[in-house]
Amino acid sequence: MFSIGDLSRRTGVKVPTIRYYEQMGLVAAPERSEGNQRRYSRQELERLAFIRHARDLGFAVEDIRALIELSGHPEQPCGHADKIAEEQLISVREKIAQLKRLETELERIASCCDGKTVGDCYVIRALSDHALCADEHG
Amino acid sequence: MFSIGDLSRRTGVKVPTIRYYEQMGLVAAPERSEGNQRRYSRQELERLAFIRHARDLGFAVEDIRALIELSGHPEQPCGHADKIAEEQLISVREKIAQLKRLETELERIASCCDGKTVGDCYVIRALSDHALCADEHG
DNA sequence: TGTAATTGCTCTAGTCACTAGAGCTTCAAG
DNA sequence: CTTGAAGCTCTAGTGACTAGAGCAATTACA
Repeated sequence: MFSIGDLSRRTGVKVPTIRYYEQMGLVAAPERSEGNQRRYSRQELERLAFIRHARDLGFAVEDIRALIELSGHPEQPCGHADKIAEEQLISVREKIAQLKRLETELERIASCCDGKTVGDCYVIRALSDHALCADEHG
Repeated sequence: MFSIGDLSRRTGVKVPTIRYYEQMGLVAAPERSEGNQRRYSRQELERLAFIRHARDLGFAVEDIRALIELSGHPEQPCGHADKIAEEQLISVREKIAQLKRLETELERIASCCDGKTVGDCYVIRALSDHALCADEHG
């Protein structure tokens, strides 16, 4: 039996976050000690590790809920799980592409400033005038 | 004089967001018509375009507040503006690096699944068992 | 000038995924 | 048996908006 602090140390999920997940129904409410403290089994530890892992990979809580639901039905076809993972991959790739555009623009902005005062600072001018941008972003 | 809707169309910032920026003190409260509707000048249009542009580039509202403050003092040295832009660039690069690690992991997870049912779905197994990961992420 | 559609107003509450704090109780070590 | 860490519940705050209710003002057209 693990206390909530044990669980936290073993999974890297903070204590208040574990309680939050319980409230959200991502993890089931565990047994309690006589003094009303949460006592977790190994199964619950594993579920929390699963959640932690999926969150690290950027899955939304709703996605995780669906994945947990699926994992409870091992006889079903796994197309849905695949789909969730692929959508997550697509969304990660989109974010990377977007951030790369920002990186380019910020490089231009931050490197070009050779002014001494705010009056001729390229950072400020570039932000004031979208026309100075090399190409579209955002 | 522009209505809030004009401003929204010209800058691409949604109407409730403009009001929110006013509440946050990013844009000053503008004049009002006799019927209490907001009426903006060209200067306010330009400030909002500045804000929009900086938000597109991922600057936090607090950064933008600082940049606006700086742009009101054109005689000051621009080192601070440079610093804000460079920190933003660093943060964007960190996010890109992190997302690339996730991309790699998700590619492995999503492509390896050749199981037919959830029971042997690689997506689910990979999430259940962090040891299956190629390297650390998150 | 009348009227209807659009746009505007304020205010409150919701989003997401937590995080922080108050004020209390229980547990484990020495 | 005491002390200090860890636990409990509850409420509220974060960032950057977004949605909706219930009104008032403006604008376009007949």
